[in-house]
Amino acid sequence: MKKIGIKDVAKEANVSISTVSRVFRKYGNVPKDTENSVLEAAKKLQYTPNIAAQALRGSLNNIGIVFTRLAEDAFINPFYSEVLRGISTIIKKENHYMQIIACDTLEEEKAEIRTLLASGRVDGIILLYSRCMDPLIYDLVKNESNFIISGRVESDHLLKDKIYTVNTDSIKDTYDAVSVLINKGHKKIALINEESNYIVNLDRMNGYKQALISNGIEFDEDLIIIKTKNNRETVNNIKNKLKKHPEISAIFAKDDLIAAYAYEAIKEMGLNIPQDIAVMGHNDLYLASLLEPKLSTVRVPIFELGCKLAENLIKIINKEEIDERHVVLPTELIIRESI
Amino acid sequence: MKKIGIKDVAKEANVSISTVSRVFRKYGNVPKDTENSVLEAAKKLQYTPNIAAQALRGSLNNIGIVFTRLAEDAFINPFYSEVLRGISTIIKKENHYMQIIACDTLEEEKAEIRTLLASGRVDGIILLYSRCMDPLIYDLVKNESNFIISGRVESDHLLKDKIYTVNTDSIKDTYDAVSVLINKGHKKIALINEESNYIVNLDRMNGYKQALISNGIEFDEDLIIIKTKNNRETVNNIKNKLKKHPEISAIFAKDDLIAAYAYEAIKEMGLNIPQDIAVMGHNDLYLASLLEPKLSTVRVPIFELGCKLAENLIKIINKEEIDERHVVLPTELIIRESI
DNA sequence: TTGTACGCGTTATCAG
DNA sequence: CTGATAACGCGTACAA
Repeated sequence: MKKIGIKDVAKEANVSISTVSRVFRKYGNVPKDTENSVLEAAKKLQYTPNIAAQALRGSLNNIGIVFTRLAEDAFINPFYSEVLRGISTIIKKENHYMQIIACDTLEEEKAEIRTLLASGRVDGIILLYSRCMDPLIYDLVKNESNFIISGRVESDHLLKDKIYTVNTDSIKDTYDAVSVLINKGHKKIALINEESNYIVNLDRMNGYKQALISNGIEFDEDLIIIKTKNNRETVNNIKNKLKKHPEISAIFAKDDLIAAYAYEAIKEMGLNIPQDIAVMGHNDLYLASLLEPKLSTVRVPIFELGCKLAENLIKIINKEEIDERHVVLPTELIIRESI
Repeated sequence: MKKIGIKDVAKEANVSISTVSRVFRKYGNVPKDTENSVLEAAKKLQYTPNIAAQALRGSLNNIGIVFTRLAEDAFINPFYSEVLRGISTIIKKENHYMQIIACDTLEEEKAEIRTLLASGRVDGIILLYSRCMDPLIYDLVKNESNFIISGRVESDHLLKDKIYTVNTDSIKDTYDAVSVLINKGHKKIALINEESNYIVNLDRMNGYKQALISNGIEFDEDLIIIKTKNNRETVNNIKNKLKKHPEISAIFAKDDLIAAYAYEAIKEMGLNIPQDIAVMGHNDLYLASLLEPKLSTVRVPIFELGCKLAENLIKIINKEEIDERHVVLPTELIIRESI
């Protein structure tokens, strides 16, 4: 099946290629009847403009979504599915397309993104995470690339006023969540966190600490549990910590998925939630209300997060004005049965 | 920042553009030293070939992943995250890229896919579902499009020998799973299924029925529960069914996510799993072992499914030989605590 | 081994 | 209102 081009349509409709182009560009400077005959010819030949040729003069209208994928568990967290859904909603409305980017190493990621942007495969990038002092950011800013970050950069980051972010206030949210536990009378509260090279995790830690301190509770380094790649290992680590510190009466998990591991550990030890140990999560994944007992957590508007990211990135690409460089989305404390 | 093209590199390296092109095409017919000076010039100028121009002569090397997204819950099931991970793994190895496609209506989907393919934005399509008598299939075959289906088409589908699929044997797997329940002495087994216009759901139903019949148990239409969009409604429907048929002692859910709703319903009724009601799921999402009690289920090699889909689609695109038109992946029965 | 020149399918400019 | 024609950046016959 030979490829149908603008020329074929022009010939079929007895007009020049410019006229065909004009019709498709919808400039409105073509008489109704010529337009109709062109449209008719196009339909008859099943003509679809070649995207590569269009892109040669303009752009592919592609935006890249970058997943962290160091190791294996990138896509697993339903969080990402939900952001994706938000992004997708906006992207489509704006006639753009989504390209998924998932790399195995930081080096590869940096190179890949550079190439993707430089080659014109994508017009902009959504980073679905924010690492501490990420060299990638400097690279992107230096190359004047279009990008936006889900999360935030360090408060004193030198490039802070050159980049765009969408985030929730993780410090405050964690502060509030832990405060709820404290107000319920809990004094020994463990924190299950993830690798500290992600800003969001620092923020969770920070909020946790501040909640303790402002309530006159001493911060104890030994009450921190760091999730490892191996889920079984994580569960065991939690169990060991609980055994070592039987005075722990509550756990704050930085993510609902992690809270689920806490559930597993607690149950395996024959303890009860919330009687023996209260658990609080973060994000309000659909998982939260499926757990037994239902998990108390912080609801993050994940879908809206995705929408805003896409919305602003497209504005950046189009060089439109953006009111807020750093958008902070509202959250909500969801109290269920686990505390 | 002006865009660097092949011309600039040629000038910088004092060669012609064809030489530059040859170097990048790696034809090996360029002397080492000229090659080096070209590479050097390219690096100095930070040259990256323009993808649109390349695509104009070749292809964008993009493949499209089609999610069903009728309504809202497309991305939610972790199943999709996992397939995506598999696909992504292969795609990258083969120097291809992933484009996400999610449409709201069937009509839109058909049009979108047609355009995507015709415009050259994607070279091929992975359909992450298989609908009954899907007109889309006919369209794709007629247009000689490159595509592959996750799932299968009807056994007597006229185009069966013209399309490619990767699947697990849902009928047999369900048959086996339900048989396990029957062997445990269960006589009244409910089935929670989804819309019947997806082949996979018909297969689950079919396997369920066959298991009953071959064990001398009468099939009772009224023991079928169909999941609705509204999760709360689904939970309530399950509860109502259990109330109406107190003799139900086991439930087979077509998906672990759905099994989770069954858990919710059962617990809300004050019943115990598996003492009062045994539950069996399907897919072995990570969720399965997080549920309490741990869910028995059928393990589907979701990651491998994604790999195979990508692998074969790329072969189709490259017009390479494919040994099996319809790949069936092995599964495994996972017995945990819920039965 | 290297360079010139053309074509890929569009869009935009400019002249009519 | 319409049609030639020149880009866009790259790959490749063909010529040298």
